[in-house]
Amino acid sequence: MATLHQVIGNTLRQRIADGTYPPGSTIPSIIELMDEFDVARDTVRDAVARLANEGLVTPRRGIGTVVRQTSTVALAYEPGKAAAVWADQAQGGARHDMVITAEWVSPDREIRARLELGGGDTWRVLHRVRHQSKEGVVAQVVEQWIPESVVGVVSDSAGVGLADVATDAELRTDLFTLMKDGGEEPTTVTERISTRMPDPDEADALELPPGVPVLVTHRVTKRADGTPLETATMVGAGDRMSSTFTVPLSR
Amino acid sequence: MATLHQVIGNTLRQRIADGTYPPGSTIPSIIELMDEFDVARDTVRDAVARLANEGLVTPRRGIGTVVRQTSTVALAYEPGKAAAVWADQAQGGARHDMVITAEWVSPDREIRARLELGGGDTWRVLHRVRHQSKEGVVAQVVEQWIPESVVGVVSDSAGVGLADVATDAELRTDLFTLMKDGGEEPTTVTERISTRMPDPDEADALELPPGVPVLVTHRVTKRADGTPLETATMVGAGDRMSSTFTVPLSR
DNA sequence: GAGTGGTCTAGACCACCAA
DNA sequence: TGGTGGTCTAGACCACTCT
Repeated sequence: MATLHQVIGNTLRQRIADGTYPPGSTIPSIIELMDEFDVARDTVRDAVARLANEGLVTPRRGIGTVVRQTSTVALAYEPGKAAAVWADQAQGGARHDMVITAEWVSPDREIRARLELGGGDTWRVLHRVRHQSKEGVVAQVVEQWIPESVVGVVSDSAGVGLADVATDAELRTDLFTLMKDGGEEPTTVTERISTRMPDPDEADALELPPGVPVLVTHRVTKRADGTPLETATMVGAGDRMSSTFTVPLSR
Repeated sequence: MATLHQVIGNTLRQRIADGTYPPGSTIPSIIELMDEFDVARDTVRDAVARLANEGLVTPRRGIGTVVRQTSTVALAYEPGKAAAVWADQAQGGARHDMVITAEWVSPDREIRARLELGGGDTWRVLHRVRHQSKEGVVAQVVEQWIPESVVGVVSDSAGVGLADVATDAELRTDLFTLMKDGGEEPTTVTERISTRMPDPDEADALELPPGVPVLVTHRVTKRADGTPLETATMVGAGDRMSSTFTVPLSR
């Protein structure tokens, strides 16, 4: 309890916690808080900025500073399931998977390493960017890289051309099945999950208010012999996403 | 490119990205930036505050504003492994697991639900708080709840008293083995991972600089018949932690 | 002591929103 | 139109770190 804006911030945080300012409501305006605590405008703004950075409130011009309410969407992995499933906490809500871009690229060092491609050759991989939405709001941005050979198998199996594979959003959910039918059955998925604050581009794409971190997931899907079939980097809105894993411990 | 502090912030972000200000170095002082961009002090501070909230820099009084360098510790789950293992990215580094508190408590609604304990009875569970450290820095705070019956089994199996079970930090890594020996073999672990900004207490405990989120993991360990053996809530420093899961897809 | 970032003020103007 | 938060200024004092 040292500085003024810390005292003000802690007081407001307490009031949010005890329900004095319930979720969805607005806290008192800057001017009202200036009067209550007898401080200058920027001191109040510092205090409110702290709360915004903690994700507790979202200041809105012309409206007021709104107490945030969260509802998360859970993504679940379980052994034996073909792929990750949207495990809705609440009931329903329209999901949508939209392909933003799809193009053939030369993978950079990082992607080559994940796909275990040799450095000398000139590999081509299909690079797709997708937006996964829930109730009209983008919850996760997925960047996916698939080696040319795997795309060929899927393409043959599905009876569609490469262009379709590249741009068909629905193909995504069935991709693992298509791989299996083509003889490239995926057997393990490894995901590394970390978190950080979004850069401005990500905050824009995910419509993140200040103070909301992103969940970053790096995925590699492999065949039984250890051959990587695809890799993906997923950036999800921290206030709208969670990932669940169930791992067997039997030996 | 609208407001002044955004322009300044973007310029500094670009310079950090292109190596003009390498990790560990300091960016120019507030006064130097005031001169360069011909703005007032608080405008520079707003710009720097944005970068700090993104986790790119850490302002230090008397030192300057330091460009952050990250090194993460990975925690990995794999099928068949007895428990999560510290999967060091870099080599070595002393790990430490310290019990902060251990006491018998009446579980609240949330914990009872996770452990699937009936609401009517008066259950007692062992509540332990531990700090997991790497190289002297706390990376994760673990709160763990174990039903009395399970503690009894472990206690008998290990040949130590309840008090020892409660306070022995080393017991943690072997807990799953002890459970197995006692006939309470854990067979599955389910973890739900999410992220958010830390509250002040967490930021203090984890020594988090501003702009670093936390990884929050909710774990439930179950026996083959579905009986929960323990549950835990883990709060890890977002700039020092990641979790890796490998899940088999075979059917 | 000199330089750093941290806090705070009093006042001004702007952008946005609802009634 | 009036109220909201957003930006910006010029200046002051404080707390901390290094030399």
